[in-house]
Amino acid sequence: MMKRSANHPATIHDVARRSGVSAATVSRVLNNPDLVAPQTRALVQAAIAELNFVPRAAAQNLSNRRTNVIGLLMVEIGWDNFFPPMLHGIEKGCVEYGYDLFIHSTHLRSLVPGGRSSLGEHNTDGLLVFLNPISDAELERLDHKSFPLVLLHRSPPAGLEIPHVVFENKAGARKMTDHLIEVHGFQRIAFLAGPAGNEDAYWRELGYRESLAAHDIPLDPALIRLGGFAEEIAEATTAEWLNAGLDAQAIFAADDDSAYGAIHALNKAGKRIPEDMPIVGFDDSPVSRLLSPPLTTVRAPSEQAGYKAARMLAQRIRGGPVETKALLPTELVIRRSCGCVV
Amino acid sequence: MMKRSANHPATIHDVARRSGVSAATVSRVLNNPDLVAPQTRALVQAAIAELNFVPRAAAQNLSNRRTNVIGLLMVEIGWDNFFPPMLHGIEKGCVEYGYDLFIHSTHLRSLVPGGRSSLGEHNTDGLLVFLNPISDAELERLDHKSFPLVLLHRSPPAGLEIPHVVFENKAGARKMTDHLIEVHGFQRIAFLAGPAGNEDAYWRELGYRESLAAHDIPLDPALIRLGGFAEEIAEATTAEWLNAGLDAQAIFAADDDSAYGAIHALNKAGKRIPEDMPIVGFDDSPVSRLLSPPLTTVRAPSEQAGYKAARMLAQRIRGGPVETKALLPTELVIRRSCGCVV
DNA sequence: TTGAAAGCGCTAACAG
DNA sequence: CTGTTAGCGCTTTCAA
Repeated sequence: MMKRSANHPATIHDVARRSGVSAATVSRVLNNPDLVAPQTRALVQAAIAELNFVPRAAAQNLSNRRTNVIGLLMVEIGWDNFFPPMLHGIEKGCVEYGYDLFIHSTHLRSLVPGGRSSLGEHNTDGLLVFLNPISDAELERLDHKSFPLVLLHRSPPAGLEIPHVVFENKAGARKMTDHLIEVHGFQRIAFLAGPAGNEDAYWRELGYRESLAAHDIPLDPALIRLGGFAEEIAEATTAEWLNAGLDAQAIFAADDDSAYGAIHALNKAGKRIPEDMPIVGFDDSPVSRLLSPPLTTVRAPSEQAGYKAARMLAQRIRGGPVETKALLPTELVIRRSCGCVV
Repeated sequence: MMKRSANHPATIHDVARRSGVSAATVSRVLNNPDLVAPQTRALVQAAIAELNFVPRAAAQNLSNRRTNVIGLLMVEIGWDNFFPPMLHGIEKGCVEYGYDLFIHSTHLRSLVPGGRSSLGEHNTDGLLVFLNPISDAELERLDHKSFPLVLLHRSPPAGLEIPHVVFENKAGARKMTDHLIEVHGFQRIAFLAGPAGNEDAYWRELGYRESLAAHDIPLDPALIRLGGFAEEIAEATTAEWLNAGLDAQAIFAADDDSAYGAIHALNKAGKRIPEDMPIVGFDDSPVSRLLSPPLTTVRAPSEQAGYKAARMLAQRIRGGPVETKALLPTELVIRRSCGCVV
């Protein structure tokens, strides 16, 4: 009877036996080839190739006490258009630093009581936390053990100094509102707000409010309603608004996805953009330039955010110094949906 | 001197000591709680909670010889709009079967000589292969070891019987072309083809060709050019076409992303859609319905594809019987960009 | 119902 | 330059 069932993948010992050396030597040609005599090395490498040997990650992790994995914890992966660029950036950063990416979105799956998820200290070297899928308590617990963490699109709970990357949301929204007021002379600007509790949403609305205040335009609460960063929600809200006889000169959607929903509602109601109702968004999702008319919006560098977050995390894992906060600039992108002719 | 630096996460032995039992017993309350006396169990559970103990995945993997991880191997994560729905479906399937998702896209990172990637038998229980990021030889090697594999959007190399999920591409393209010919009476239909070597692209073009043939319309090679399933490529191609005086009554883009590129080129050239040039796509990406005019396209159930693939893989891993091929139906979605009034 | 002991596959001193 | 040895943290017989 053979020692191993034929189908079991080769181990380092199989390689060692095959090449007549010890397991330690095989390990060396894997991790420190120069410590091994060229001829031995060649022998071992041949055996590795013949046996199709790949070191079991679990065994290496166990021995090394690291996993070479970066975990991404995020809310449900939806159809949001800012998601692919962000993920692309994260992937890029991980690859650059030699980490694999472990993704876990919290939809459906129940977190364990402590608000803990399936990604954590037990299977990754560090976590990227997107928005707020885990509890502050869990964040705090991890941070206190100095487990490497980087937050995306949110700042840390009070008292913690977790590195994070966020957009210049307020400045972006302010610039956009200024544009609507100063260039187009609008006074009544409807605002499709993002979801409650979302930081991006909070700061964008603040930028809008500040601009109004700066121009001595009284805030009309009737002009602020929920867009929810979601097409469907924004579409429903806009339709209701229209039915109720919305009295506004323009709509500022807090993100492009909600702008799409509003556009759809406007189209259905037979309103032309921008003649009957100018509309602008925030994010500059890839498709926004394709709409007719192309959407005026604020560019938020999602890919860069992902990339930067991954880099920061990788550096933290390696013990290097890491900036504690990255504020990525936003930029006005004037196209035709606001009424500009470009 | 303490045995462990205070910061090291608790191990099963710490829990055992704390609750005055053996490690084996702790392991039992983790995996087979009923084998442990209720009181002991309670004791252990308390210790687990106090110590914030979570079993190290690597150690479990090593001991169990499985990882509870499903790997997704894909080409570069881009801005393609079909990607989020597909990933959403995959996530859903993984969650349902209790697997974590490991993602690896092959852009940038060099595969090792054998065409092997960082995801494989050594760190996952099975692989979802999207398109063709790894070599046929590697696919064959894995399949021969009966390592669980499921292919997405491609069929297996000749001779292998790897389960796969694909769209009814040919039928979809055929239906669309039929529509253009029969309902709109078009004879000269330009086709923006997908990338060479891509199976979706191949079958879609075949559907187009078959429809022409069925209607006795001679194929004009000048009417087929590369759209590459990519906005930029399609935009450039369409612009060139227009410059060269494209003589067509409509454009059929092999996917929605390339339709977007064509639309952009058309817009720039001052052509109205559909009056001056009707255009249709394939996929029904989420934004297609938002364009003005909304894009007529073929709906390909991307989320379902991802979900189904994940399920099939999970079932294969568990040793259950698995269908060898899932052919997902496609469906005509008539909107206004083809000239229909809906 | 519980504990002791061996083993999963790899790495890292320490000798030689 | 290479082999021996002792873990890494968990699971799983086998006995008691």
